[in-house]
Amino acid sequence: MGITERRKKEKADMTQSILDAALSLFIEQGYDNVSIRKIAEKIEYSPSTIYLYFEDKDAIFFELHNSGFTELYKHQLEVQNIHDPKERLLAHGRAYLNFAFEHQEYYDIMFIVRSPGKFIDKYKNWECGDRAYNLLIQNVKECIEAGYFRDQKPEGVAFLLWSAMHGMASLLIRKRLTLPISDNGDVMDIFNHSLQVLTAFIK
Amino acid sequence: MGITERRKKEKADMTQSILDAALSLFIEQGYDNVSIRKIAEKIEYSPSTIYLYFEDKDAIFFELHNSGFTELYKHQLEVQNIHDPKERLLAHGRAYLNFAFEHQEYYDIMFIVRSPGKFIDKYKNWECGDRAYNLLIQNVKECIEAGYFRDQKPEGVAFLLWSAMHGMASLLIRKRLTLPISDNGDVMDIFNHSLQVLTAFIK
Amino acid sequence: MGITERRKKEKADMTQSILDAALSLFIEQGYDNVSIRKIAEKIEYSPSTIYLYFEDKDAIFFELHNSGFTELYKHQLEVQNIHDPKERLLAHGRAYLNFAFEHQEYYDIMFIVRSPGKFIDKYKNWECGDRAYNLLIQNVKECIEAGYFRDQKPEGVAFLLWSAMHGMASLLIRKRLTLPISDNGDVMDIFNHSLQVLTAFIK
Amino acid sequence: MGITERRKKEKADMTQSILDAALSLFIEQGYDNVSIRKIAEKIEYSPSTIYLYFEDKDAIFFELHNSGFTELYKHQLEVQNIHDPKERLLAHGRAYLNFAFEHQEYYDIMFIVRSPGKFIDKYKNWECGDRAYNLLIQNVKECIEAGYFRDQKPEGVAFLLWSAMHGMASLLIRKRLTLPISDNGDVMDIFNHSLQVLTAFIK
DNA sequence: AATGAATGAGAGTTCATTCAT
DNA sequence: AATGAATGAACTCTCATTCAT
Repeated sequence: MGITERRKKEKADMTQSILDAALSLFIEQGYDNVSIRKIAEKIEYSPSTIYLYFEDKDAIFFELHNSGFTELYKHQLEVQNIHDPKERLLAHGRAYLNFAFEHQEYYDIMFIVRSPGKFIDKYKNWECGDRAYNLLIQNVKECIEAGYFRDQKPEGVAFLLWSAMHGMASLLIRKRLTLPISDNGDVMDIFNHSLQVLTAFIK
Repeated sequence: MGITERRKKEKADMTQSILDAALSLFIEQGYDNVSIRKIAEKIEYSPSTIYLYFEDKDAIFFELHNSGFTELYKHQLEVQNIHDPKERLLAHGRAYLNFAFEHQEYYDIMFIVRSPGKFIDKYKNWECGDRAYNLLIQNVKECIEAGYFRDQKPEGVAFLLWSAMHGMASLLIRKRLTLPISDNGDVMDIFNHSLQVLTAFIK
Repeated sequence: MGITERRKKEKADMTQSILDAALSLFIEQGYDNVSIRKIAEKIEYSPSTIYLYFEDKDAIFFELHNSGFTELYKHQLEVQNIHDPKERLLAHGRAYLNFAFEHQEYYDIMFIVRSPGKFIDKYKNWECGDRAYNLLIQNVKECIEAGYFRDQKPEGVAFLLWSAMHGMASLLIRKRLTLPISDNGDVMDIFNHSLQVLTAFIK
Repeated sequence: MGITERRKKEKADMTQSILDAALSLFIEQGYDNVSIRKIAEKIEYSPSTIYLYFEDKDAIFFELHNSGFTELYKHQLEVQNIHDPKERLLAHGRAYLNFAFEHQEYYDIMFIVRSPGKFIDKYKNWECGDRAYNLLIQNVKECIEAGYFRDQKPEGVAFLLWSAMHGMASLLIRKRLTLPISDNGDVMDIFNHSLQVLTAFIK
């Protein structure tokens, strides 16, 4: 490995460790309560060092945002090889919930955090979001072709399904699940149960 | 009206005007960006005065939280006199979405904002939340008794329905609706459409 | 003295002591090198306290700017009762130089410091500046009426005279006088000599 | 051209391009707001590279200071061949103002910027300044010999004239000309008018 | 009941500079 | 010759909160 290559790797490593630190702090304390200083402290570097790797705090947010979508897409792709469209759609939902559960910090940033002003424009041209959403629509379409959701338009169904999944995920992440579940209930059990209820609906 | 009584009223008035100011600032700038100072400025009192009425910032949050639930419950009661259980359930959902849409600031605080640590315990004994949620469960139960949701348990169905409604509301409030709707789409139209899709499911 | 009155006085005292501290630091270190922190340190208060009295750093600048003009105007008025217009004009010049010499810190802020961006607009409606400048123009006018500066317009003469005075003052304040004067030369001697040279010109 | 020679040239080129970048930034943003970083960015080198060519920020200032004087001297020499001493003196003034107008960044550094502490000593042995100033004195002398400025000492007259020119230049550069000129006035017109007024004085 | 005064802590950010490579 | 990495110090400014009056 040449010098240039090693340098590159070191740079990437550092960048990653900043992102990791930021991510873990975000989930602990919430986006607004995480400061550059705290991130720096966590990785045991000076605050100014952070600025060698990221332009500002929002840039860190943005990077995590994108990584999150990449990760989510991976989860989604994993179930795309299921043949039966209804089964696939359900697995799709389960994968989504799994992602939200396992990567609550990402999910929070991607879908819940009040995003920094300059981002709202970016959402209008939101490629990584589109990609994920289109996959859902495609799966719904194939269900419709297979006879499910009779007389429905795929977009309407997709939105309702997404809303339901997102609703569960965000109730979990923002700690509003106390109501429907007992203290010791396993969250993923609840989610899976909901998916079963949903299955019963799909005809 | 005696002196004591008037004092009480004045106290209540002030408390309310603080809450009003806080609420309107929350919706403008987001919970984390609202400071005691800004609230004080809005009502044209000094910051220290706020502390005569509320222990700290979190106490304001808590109070608003409760008012929000009271308000939501009102919205919910308005549709309880509908006779047909399915119709009532749908109206219930529409009322929920309406509340979220019209009182985004309350909804945010009630269901989305990362609540201050010391609150999480309070959720365990969450009377005003229970009351609202039980109403939903009750409505689902009556649907089941009327033959809908065959073989389902009311809790499971209720949770799924709530999730779906909450999902829509929170995507709206945290500005993640760019994806499924066009720029000029009227939000309540989207929501209503989703309710129709949902209706088709209920058999 | 009532409570309100005392409060008012205390507030004014504090405001003044901040201005004094700022002023003395400006002359020592230059506007750009003076920080809110340093001002606070000088008066032995915390930096945040400064913000109770001034909106921001520029507000301090602005206040000093205005005080400077008030002070200058006083110096100018003191010679207005001289009867002979030529004598009065010369005394006017001397008063200006005196002010610049005795209040170098004010003069710097008023006429030399690169002013904060938001001020440049204010210069367009620069009342205190106008007042001082109009006095000069008026004095020149009366000289012209008395037969001096034959065939000249007062504005042109006034500008040239002001430039000459300002040139001396700013060479002094920005320490560029090494050239024409020996180390031990008294600055005001130089200035007075220049005024004499000028007198010889005026016919 | 040998290797050593080329190296030398490269070194000089780099030095010059740093100075050029610094100069253009100074005029845009003011001396105090220009950082080594910004200079480095402008020439697309790393900040540390600057330190290979200049000891510190002040050294850059010093170098520019000197280049400025060289440039000014050139402007001054251009009018030295004028025969009539009064004409020559006026042309000298016009050349000075022209230089100030066309090279505001140089002029600022040379005569206005609060010079870094360690420089003040250097002014005591200020060769390039002397050279320029002596030229002025010489021109005044010849005017006196030709019968102008009767009974005046050349040093006194020279200083007054310099002050007047410097006054105009620095009012322009530090944006204090709003007072005597209208928004659309051409600055050099004002300056020329002042020179004409001055001419009328010289007898 | 209301507040003016005060502050310590902390926010994001920029800077000149050093040093090993 | 050039630079990437790093940092400590400093910047302006905002905050929640306390306390004497």
